[in-house]
Amino acid sequence: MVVWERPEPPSRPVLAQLSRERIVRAAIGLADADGLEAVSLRKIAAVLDVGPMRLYGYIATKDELLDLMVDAVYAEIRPAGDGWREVLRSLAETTRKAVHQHEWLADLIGGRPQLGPHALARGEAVMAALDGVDVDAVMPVVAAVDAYVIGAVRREIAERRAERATGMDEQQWQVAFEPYLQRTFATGRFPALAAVVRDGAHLDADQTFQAGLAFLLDGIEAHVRRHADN
Amino acid sequence: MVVWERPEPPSRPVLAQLSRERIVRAAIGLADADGLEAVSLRKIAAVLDVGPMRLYGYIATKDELLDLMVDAVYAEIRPAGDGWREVLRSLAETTRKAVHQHEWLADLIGGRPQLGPHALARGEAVMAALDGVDVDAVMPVVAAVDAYVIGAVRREIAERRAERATGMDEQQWQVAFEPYLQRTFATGRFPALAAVVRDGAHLDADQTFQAGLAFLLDGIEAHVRRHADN
DNA sequence: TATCGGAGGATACGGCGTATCAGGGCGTTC
DNA sequence: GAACGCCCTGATACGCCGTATCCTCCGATA
Repeated sequence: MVVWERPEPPSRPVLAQLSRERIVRAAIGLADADGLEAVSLRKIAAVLDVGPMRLYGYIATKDELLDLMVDAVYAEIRPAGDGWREVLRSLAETTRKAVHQHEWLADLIGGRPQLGPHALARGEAVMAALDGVDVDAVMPVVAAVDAYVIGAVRREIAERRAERATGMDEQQWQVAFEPYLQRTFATGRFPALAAVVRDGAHLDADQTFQAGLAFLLDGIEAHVRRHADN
Repeated sequence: MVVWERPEPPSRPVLAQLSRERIVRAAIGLADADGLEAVSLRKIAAVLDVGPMRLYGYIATKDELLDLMVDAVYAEIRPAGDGWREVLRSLAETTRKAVHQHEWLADLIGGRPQLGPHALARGEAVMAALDGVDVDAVMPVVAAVDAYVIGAVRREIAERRAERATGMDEQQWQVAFEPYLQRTFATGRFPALAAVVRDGAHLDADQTFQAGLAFLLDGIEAHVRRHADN
């Protein structure tokens, strides 16, 4: 269990006083630069020029630090615009943008309940912007949009990484991967799948995200309308 | 990059011959019992009564093993029923059921492109069942359903774990968590959020999942109809 | 100035993924 | 049937991780 509120240890007058915030910022810096697996308490401590065990005066556990990192990013996520549809659309879009800026977020998002101050503030902003909507509908609706966004950005980042991994190493992609799929399709075991891949439209990442989001919002719209009619 | 096809090392006549499959089954057993963080190559090797390094004759890396674990579970996921809506609904439902049976899957699903044989077979089954649908629409539609399911089950499992963690330790929940939220709401900083939590309907996990899925399928239905009209 | 408390850092422990290497059992070849 | 050589196998080891423990030293207090 995360302790969201933790009194800062009383400060002696030291330059560059350590703090939860500085620790979290350092961790985010490492994660942005080299991915989540580059985040270790030892490396964070080194960046802050401090012994590893110092950090335990500010955080209880590495998992807590990860929660704090996620919460820090939630500070960037706010809906904008007028009307419930635009609010939800912009909520989804800014979330996606935050994940693009912090790819490691794709590994963490949705993995734990988010109850930190910034996540709650995001929730408040969303609820405030949706105050016209039926109070019984708003929670499932927001949950649905959140769920879609979480899954969509995870898949998107997963694909991006795979492309990058093989792109950095064009050789590997050529020699290991493409032939595998071609061989697999050539076996004829997956005719319907092969047909869709061959004949279907290929949307890029933006279009795919927006198409799925549009489906969801259309469905929500039908529900909202139905309710407004009663 | 995962090597999905790997020739089994030629077998000497040994009882209980090692194999990728036995390794993956052992890993899944450990993960089912004690969670993903209980899966280590050393423990798997111990279960199989083998030295840790033996495993490297069958898998290249631990990440590859995790991919194989996920792919193995994909073997259980198949859509059923008639009509695109029922196909997609059952696809979502069986995926959710698989995650319930293997909670660790919530940590991995969507985290990497799934191109293993069972994932492809699932794709084939889905595409075959949707063969009436516009070939250009089917990929975005399936992607949207997958994204929703991934996000929804992650959130669901995350909540379940949090409840379990505090439930096992009723004390902690009482002394650490509930008061935090109450205090937080009592500050009045989140009035709209507090109002929704106070006044809104509270759906259980099943209802929440199905409500969100219904939104999405309704939106897809509108799209499919619109297209059929042209 | 003497005492005390607590913060800070060094050290250590157990576990991890995996590289390396020596040894030995087996199939192969003369 | 004997010698050879290869590869499978297990042992050992390395570097990293999260974090428990403990000791030291410093600053505040009496």
